[in-house]
Amino acid sequence: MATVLTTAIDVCFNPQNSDTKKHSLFLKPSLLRQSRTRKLNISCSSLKQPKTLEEEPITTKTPSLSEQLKPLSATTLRQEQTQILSKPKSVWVNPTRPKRSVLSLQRQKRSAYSYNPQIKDLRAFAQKLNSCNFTEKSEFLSLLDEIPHPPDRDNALLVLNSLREWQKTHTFFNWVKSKNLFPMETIFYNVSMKSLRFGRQFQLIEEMALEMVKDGVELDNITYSTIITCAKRCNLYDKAIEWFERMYKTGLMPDEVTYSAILDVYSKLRKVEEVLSLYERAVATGWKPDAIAFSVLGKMFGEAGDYDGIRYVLQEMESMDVKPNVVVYNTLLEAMGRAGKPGLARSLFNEMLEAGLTPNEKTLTALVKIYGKARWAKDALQLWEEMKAKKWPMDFILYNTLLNMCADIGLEEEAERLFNDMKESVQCKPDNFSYTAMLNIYGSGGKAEKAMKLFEEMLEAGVQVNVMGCTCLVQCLGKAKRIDDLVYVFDLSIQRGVKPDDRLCGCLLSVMALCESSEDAEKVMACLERANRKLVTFVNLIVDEKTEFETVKEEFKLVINATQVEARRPFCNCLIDICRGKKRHERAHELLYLGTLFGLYPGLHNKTIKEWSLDVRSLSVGAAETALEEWMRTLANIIKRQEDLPELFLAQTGTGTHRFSQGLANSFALHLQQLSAPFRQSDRAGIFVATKEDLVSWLESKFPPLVTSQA
DNA sequence: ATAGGGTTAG
Repeated sequence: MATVLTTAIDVCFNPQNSDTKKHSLFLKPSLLRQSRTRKLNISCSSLKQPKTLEEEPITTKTPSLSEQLKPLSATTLRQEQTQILSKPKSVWVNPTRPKRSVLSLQRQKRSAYSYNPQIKDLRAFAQKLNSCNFTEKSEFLSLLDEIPHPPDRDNALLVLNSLREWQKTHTFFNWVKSKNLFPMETIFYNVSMKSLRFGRQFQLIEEMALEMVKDGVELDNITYSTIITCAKRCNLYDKAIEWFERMYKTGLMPDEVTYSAILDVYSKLRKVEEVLSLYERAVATGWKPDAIAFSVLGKMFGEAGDYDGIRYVLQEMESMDVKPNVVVYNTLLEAMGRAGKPGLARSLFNEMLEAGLTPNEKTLTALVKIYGKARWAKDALQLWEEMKAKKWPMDFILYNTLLNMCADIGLEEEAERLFNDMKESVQCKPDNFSYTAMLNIYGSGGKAEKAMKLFEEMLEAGVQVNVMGCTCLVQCLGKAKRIDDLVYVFDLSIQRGVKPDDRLCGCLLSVMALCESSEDAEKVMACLERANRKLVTFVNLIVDEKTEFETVKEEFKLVINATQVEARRPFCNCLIDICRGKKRHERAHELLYLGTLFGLYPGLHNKTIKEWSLDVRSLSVGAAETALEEWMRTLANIIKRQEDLPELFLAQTGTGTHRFSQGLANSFALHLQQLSAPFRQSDRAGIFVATKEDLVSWLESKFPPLVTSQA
């Protein structure tokens, strides 16, 4: 039975079984300069599955590079932009007319802070304002009149700087301004805007900026960078760019702080080309970027999963002799993880240690996550030992990341130790995600008893159950055939506010496929009915022999279309398993056909001149068997039509790198044996091979050619 | 959080 236990849930919800190869979405930076003259499309949308089902695959159109560059080239950087787009760097430039600079190499100077003899009184006053409740503005205003010293320039500035909530800062600013004791200088606006930024009050910030323009108060680099970063934090990227361009128009040159803020804006917009163009322009006019600018670039390439870009950042830093700090290392480590380079992340981490830097919580979180996802148990454990030995800083997020890593790798005892550490700590008490990680570990390890105990503990502690925890438990209890417990957990979770999602439904569906008694199946069905009534209706429809194919096709389309993209294939896998369990083999074939038709199984068949292969790594046991049968039928027809076949045939089940998700290879092997198919285990695990000769003779015995067709 | 830019989970 153990082999059957690997259901669609294991197969499809564990990413290592699907093709997760990431493609570099970006050209090597060395190629960038040449390629800019061409129209480039650097969007990753073509790698995503379409959200809506159509029989024809959809290719999403994205704006071409020239279109993407238009807003910038048409406005701020008009003259310069066209030049950099068309001319390589080596072209001789007239030295009497050097390129116009895009940023000021001098940072904005700050006014010196002068000592205020009233500091004690004023601080105490500010504290009082901070602790008062700002529900009634009039109450706050009456408190302001109790200011111990007259609100002249220096006193007002000190109080303004000490206020926390943006409402209070804003009110205080207006109060001071209305007194007309002195003209409001730029610094008053800047301090207030910073506070408003904490409250993400972009609209108010913009109002203040326009007020400055109206009153003739100078906007400096600090003002602009505050406006830009506030817009950025409020996801108002258009506004950020608008104010950046406005700055140029008023004749003010950004310094490196404002400049790297705007680089980050373009980076968040995923406008990689613009970022690099701005970066190179600035460097060409003498800017030596600092660590923060490189961190922005590194993050951008990390988000694109672009390894070449990350390497480019490292090279640039080296050639400009800028030493990465901890934040830059953190960003680049994370980026390496996203680019799927755990080994390079490890080297980078070692380099960081050799440079004498001490990793912080974020460094370790990034690395633990990378090792966990890569299932590098040895490195993960070694890092953990090192963390403890060197007493590197730990925080709540790191604890939970370590727990998730244990779940990824299957380290039950270590997770239990960590979990107990958390319980005993003061700062890092387990939250619902810590519990969920533990449920995941017990669930995937088949420890139904421990999982149930933890669930009870969770309920007693009043920890919120989430949908993932519920899903882990349902899966575990389903495998253990503890259907009554499953129903209990499901009921309680719903009562506690869990909203079932498609993964949970897929999990219930896979348990249904496993149920041996119809009594159990009905219990699970009743749960599923509460989560997704239409799915249950569809199950009843497909197991009914009388249902016509066209009806199945229409309903399939509706059901799958209403399902989240990542749960579509698991649904289809489970539906096929259910049909096979009820001996509706033809229906299973129809479902596999429909799944293929709607793009749920890309890359199932692969052909080269030498070999044809069937890749069932992302299929459930039943779906894999159905796919094999379908393949054999197709090959038999090809033989009948006497068409060419390659020398070698290959079926790939994969082995599942997760120690909990094996079993497809075993059950597939068993199925081959039952069919007495001539596929043999190859030297490479999870691959079955047959020669043309063996396969043809076997197929001819299975599907003998019709006598009449020979006549 | 004491006038401006960059890094952490599910």
